Amino acid sequence: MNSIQEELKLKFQVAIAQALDTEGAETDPMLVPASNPQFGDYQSNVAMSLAKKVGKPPRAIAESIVQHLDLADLCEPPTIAGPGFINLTLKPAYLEAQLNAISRDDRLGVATTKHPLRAIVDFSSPNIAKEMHVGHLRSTIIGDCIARILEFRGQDVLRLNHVGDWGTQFGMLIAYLREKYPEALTTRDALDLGDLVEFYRQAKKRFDGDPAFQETARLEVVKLQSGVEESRFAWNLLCEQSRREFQQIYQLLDVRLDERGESFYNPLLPAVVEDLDQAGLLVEDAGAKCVFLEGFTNKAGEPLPLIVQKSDGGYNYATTDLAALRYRIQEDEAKRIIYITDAGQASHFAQVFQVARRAGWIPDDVELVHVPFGLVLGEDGRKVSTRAGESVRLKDLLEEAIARFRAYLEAKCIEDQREETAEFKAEVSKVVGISAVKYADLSQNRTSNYIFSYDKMLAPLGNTAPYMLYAYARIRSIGRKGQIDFDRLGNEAKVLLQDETELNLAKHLLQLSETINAVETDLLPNRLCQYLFELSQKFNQFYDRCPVLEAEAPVKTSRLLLCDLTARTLKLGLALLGIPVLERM
RNA sequence: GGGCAUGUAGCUCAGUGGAUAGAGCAUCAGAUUCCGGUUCUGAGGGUCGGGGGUUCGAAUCCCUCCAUGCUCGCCA
Repeated sequence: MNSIQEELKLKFQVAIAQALDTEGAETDPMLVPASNPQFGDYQSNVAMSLAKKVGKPPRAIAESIVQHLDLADLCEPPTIAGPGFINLTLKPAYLEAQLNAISRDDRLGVATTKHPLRAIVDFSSPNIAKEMHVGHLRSTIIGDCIARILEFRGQDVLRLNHVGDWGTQFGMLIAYLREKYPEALTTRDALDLGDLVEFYRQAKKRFDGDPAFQETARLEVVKLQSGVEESRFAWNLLCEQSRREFQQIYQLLDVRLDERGESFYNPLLPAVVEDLDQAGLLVEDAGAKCVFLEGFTNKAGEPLPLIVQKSDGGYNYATTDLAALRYRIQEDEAKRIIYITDAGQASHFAQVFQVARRAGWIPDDVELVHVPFGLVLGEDGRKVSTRAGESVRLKDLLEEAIARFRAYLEAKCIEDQREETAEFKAEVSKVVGISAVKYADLSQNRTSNYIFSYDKMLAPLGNTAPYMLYAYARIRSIGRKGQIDFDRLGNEAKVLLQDETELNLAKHLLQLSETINAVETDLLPNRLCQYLFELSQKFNQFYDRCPVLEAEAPVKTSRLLLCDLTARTLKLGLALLGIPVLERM
């Protein structure tokens, strides 16, 4: 089933071709939702853009297009306004028929893609032997949401966790532990993760100021990379421990990921360098093997290199990213590779992509996308950190959100004289707390920095998770109150649109499909949040104006259907954001 | 110094070529015999950072300047 917008586009393409007497020339009808409800539901701006090309006044072109338009089933007669806008208003009967159709569809009219493609979403990517902190929050939440949307559209999605489990840092840590706490290298869980993190910090400090230790660390890396058993064993212990810790967070967030860390690509690194050499791109400079970049310069204005092999023979993250890119194209056969990392890495990816392209590794049908996002800032507008100046642990941050909602809920229950079990309150607080953190992040355009505020994200008013979840729970309570079984309204139940608020709600319900398609293309989850927020607003307006349970027979059924469709749309939309719904809260 | 991003209402932000620039919060004023008032209606509040340009039309594209942030050869 096509979205309404697509349906209209097709009709316009036909009309434009006839009006201009062109051979099916691909003219974009510039069909968009009306900028203002007073102009109707959709508008086409195509006449103005054609004026110069065709050499006729835009209004005349608009008239000619309108004459060839065959929209009688969908719209009231189109009108032409201003310089040549073509305004369309959908017919209630058409809206009713569309609603009746989607209400019988589990996907609510959202089609699956006709050409499923393998897509990779690379997100989260914490480092082994470190705790997940606030810096991993956005990648994890945004990545999961994008993966869910692609999956729902029927794409073949690989969710990859490119964990930092390799490289210099490991040599450093193992060398340090060997000296200070050797049991950690041979015994499972000899240290808890917090201590491990502390050791890591000390190791880094030592590494930065002690050349002899740097050499020791380097030798550890060599041992590890050449597969010395004792080193591999220690490395495995550390990885396993971290993995269990990460898993707790992913479980709390309900995020699924396949781990494929940097170490996975280790055997493929030499070939990357060799092949760059073969391609004639490799240059040795100051002992390092690199590719000089186009369009990137250093402070002196000289071309900047991308180093793929260090002067000590070791590889770095650019090499790993290049190897991963090749593997994903050749072995995974991915057609769309999406990296969810902070905006600070934009130039790194631009550089890696450039080198891969120049080496001829990127076929034309493969799309590489870096999806950047801004920093998480505290309410003072500076980077969030603990009093000690360290980044906040993700676990603490999530638990704080849950605890704060719990406190609010307890107080609210007392105020309303509601008796709820401890279990209920714990479950609701967990769902709302986590959802609030997710929604706050997803609801704004990811490219800018974002100010993290518990008070704002947990507010029961405004564009927040609690508000959305409440709207859902409120609808469900109508069903309970009226003892309605929404699944048994029956196939003969029909939507009838009379009140203005019913029409507005209906039109919005029918835009789910185009909203999801837009997010699939632009990878901007805030558009879906915006859609859902507007949906709940329109529902509230309808609900305020139109009694449901007290209405009489066919109207009552119709309104129940609108309630049910709204609830199902909220549930589906929130699920795509990674947010579950609550029947009661 | 170079690159990239950001700059829109008091605050947090939508809006990447279309009509009179929108929403939430906050502020103020109203409604309610109510199916969960966590509601609804309305008001005030903007030289879209400044300036120039392209266009029938610019918050949106180009140039320039200003402010803030991130980043710039062997960490990831």
